[in-house]
Amino acid sequence: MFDSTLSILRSSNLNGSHRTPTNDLRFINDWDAKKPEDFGERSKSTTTSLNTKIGWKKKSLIDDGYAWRKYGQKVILNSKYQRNYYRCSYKFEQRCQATKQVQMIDDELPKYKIT
DNA sequence: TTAATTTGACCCCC
DNA sequence: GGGGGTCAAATTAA
Repeated sequence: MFDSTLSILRSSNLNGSHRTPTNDLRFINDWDAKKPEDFGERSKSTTTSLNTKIGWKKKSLIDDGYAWRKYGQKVILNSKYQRNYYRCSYKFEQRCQATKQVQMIDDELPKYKIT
């Protein structure tokens, strides 16, 4: 976490007051309780040994240096899971135009595609 | 009471 | 018309 903080600070210095994303994916934010259906789960059950073992209910994803705010969720054709849409929390304050898409593609691992 | 999330509506493009 | 991306009112969380 210390390294991660340094990494964020360094990237900020390179670019004035704007935060830039770090590609350091070693640190993971709070993977705390959140409704599993947010990620397109089919079954409502959260009591299966698989689900509790993995602990895959999550609110915030990988900390990439940005603060993301969810603004949409869609069912995607030919995909078991829904796609979640995020934009930068400071879209207006910091002119941050970035958006991000997160979609679970495998629940056994679990595995997500983040665009 | 403010900020974030949820979710149906809306828009654009093929 | 349907799929995917975004908006925004209602709802929920802090």
